[in-house]
Amino acid sequence: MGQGSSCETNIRKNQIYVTDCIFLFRKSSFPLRNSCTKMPEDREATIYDIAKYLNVSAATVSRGLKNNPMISKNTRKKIVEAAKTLGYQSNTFASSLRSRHTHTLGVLVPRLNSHFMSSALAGMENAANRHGYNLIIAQSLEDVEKEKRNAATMFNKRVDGLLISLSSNAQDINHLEPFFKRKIPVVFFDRVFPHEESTSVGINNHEAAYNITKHLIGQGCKRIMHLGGNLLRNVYQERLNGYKKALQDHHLSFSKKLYLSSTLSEQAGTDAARYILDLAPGERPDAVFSANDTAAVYCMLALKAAGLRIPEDIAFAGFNNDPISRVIEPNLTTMDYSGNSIGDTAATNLINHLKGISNLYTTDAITLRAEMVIRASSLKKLPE
Amino acid sequence: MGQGSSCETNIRKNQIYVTDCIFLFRKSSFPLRNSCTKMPEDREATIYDIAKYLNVSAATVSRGLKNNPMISKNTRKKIVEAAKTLGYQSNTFASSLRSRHTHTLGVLVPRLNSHFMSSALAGMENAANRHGYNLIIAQSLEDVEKEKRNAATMFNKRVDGLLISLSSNAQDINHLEPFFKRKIPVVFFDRVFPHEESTSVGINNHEAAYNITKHLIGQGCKRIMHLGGNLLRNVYQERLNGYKKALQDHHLSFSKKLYLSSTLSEQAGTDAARYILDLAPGERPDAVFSANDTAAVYCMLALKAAGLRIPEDIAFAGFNNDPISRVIEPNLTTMDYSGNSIGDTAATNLINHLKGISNLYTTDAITLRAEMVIRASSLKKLPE
DNA sequence: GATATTTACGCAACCGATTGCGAAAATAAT
DNA sequence: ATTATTTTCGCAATCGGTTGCGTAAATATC
Repeated sequence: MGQGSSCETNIRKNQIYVTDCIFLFRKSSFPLRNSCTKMPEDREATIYDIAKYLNVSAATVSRGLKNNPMISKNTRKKIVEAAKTLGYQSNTFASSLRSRHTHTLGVLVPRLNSHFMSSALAGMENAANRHGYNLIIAQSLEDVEKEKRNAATMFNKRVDGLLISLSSNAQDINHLEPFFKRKIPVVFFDRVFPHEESTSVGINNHEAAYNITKHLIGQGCKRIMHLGGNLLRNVYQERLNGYKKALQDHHLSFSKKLYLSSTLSEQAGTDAARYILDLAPGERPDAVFSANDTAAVYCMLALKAAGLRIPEDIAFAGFNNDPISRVIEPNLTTMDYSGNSIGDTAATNLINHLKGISNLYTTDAITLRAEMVIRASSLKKLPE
Repeated sequence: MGQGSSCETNIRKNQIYVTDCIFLFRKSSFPLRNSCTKMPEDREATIYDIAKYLNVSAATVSRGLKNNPMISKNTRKKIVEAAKTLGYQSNTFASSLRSRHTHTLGVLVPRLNSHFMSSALAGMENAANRHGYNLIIAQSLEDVEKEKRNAATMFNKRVDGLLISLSSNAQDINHLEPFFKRKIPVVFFDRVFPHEESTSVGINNHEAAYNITKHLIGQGCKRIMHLGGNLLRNVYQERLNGYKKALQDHHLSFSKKLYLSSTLSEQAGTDAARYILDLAPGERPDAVFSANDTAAVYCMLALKAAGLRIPEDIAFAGFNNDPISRVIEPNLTTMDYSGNSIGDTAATNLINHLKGISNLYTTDAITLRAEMVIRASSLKKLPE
């Protein structure tokens, strides 16, 4: 309120112009800007109000509010107090417009509603909140085109930095070029992409997959199947590689028959079970290492329904430590890594870079710890 | 770039002021504003660039870009083309500062990482995206104080509207007063709060709980326990009431011994199992209706471990249709309602209100459909 | 006490888009 | 051809905070 445009704020769309509320206009800028004629309750307090209240300049108020040393301790205190009594709230647009940063981070994820991702978001939100930053979140739904549009929106909204986990079918990151050109820092998390001007936060997928495969081998499994995801994404490529390497190191050969690539959805898990059951008995795997828990669990459910015993007939290991891994019976051996930490780390590093505390451009990748959680689904031998 | 402040953009924090880059300053406003001296690649195109490019005024460009009928079809087309060739992107701050709306919705949730909530967010994100709106998301972690701070931040960021699901221990909604005062529409979803100036989106919890309890009774259960949540939240209060009403209507009496209030966490589920096992055999419930799936599932797991059979010894029903309800064995009977739809509906209605298409102030509540999903955990009798 | 520094603050030009109003140009009416 | 309308557009003032630079006041130095 306090100026004309408010008369039609909510109906401004589509050429509806209301012009009969001139009585509200501020006739000239300066005189009226400082003479808050009426309805002081109806307009947000500005630094000009504070300035007038204290008989100082708006510049002083602006500086005082952000602890600029140019302002004496005394006036600074008075300004802060006045701001409080007047209920002053900084207008972020004006600030962003002039200062060119928004204290907002863009977050681009494939989907919001997975346990890992929502944990990562929670971690980011926490870190951002801690440092006075906000998050704008969008999901690509595993669709590159939507990812591109979202990236454009983020860029357009002038986010100070971008946190992104790629959609499964993104071939390249050309859609992030505008960010690189403008030197807007980009941090990849989980599903990363090598790029010399941005940083990645994730885990050592190769090692994790290697260890989990090795664990299965250690349990006496000889024919270990792998359920993998889209190899365009590093996480799935590396897990496959780690799996292969473990086989190789233990003199087991990789067989195409024992590798399925899918979306790792519930349906994919069920389909994998069907595939296994359709194999000749001698060709069936004696273990399955799935690149996520969802596929593993739904595969287990279907195999159990078909009468197979887990882990006696077929051992299982997943990835993610999703809540369902602790509900399925037997509980699923899996790889635990905290979405929360990944989100927190990614956001914190990004913010520190923005604040000038650290320099991300010299950091290529941050690898967080992942821990194998051994549960009954893979325990054919009793642990000593 | 193109003006002095950029020299210290990333290190502006904490009194670091760099002053030796005067060569970049724009000496006077108008002459230089239109004479893009150098590095045209380094500065975002503005309406002034387009104006100069076409020899029209910035005002005309501004109007042309938003299809103001005041501008002739011809110039309008030229403006749009020029905008495209110059790679123009509207500066949302300048726009928001002047026009006083942000095309941004604030979303305040208790936690991001639950299945229901992340689905709701996904639904909102979709709806918002569809209408050119963005989401700023924050979580209260079930802490009123954080909820208050977040609300203040949202308000401060001048969101056009607020979508909120209350933290479990919020006693009132005084912290939303600033929104009401400024006529910023607030939509509650799931965990709602009665308020004459805002709308609620959710399901009929009373009816749902009534039906699910009635279903258990229909299965022959006589001693039905209820695991409930914090009664400050309508969802839990209503579920309790629906449960009680169903008991009453079927001549079963409510017993305090068969009602536990908790956070409905995994631990709470396990604790409930302990509680049940500690009851004298004659006092044990023959069914449990939990206000969420998590508590139900962890209670089931513990009871199964103790040797109880489900549903023979004790039937189970949950609420939410969380993924874990389809993994637990036997599968959990539950109440299915789409977080996605709730999010979508809440956001869509809010946006329609903002656009003037509908008026939310006349809408008190929007109730979405919820559907009972009967699974093995409650089936003591064979369905006909 | 006079001059050199330092400190503290104000002026005014920004940032880029929006918009009320006046006015020129194009078209219609007389 | 002249006047009345309608179209189309430009001027300039915002929105509110930020910031380079100039300067008065306070303090220090000689």
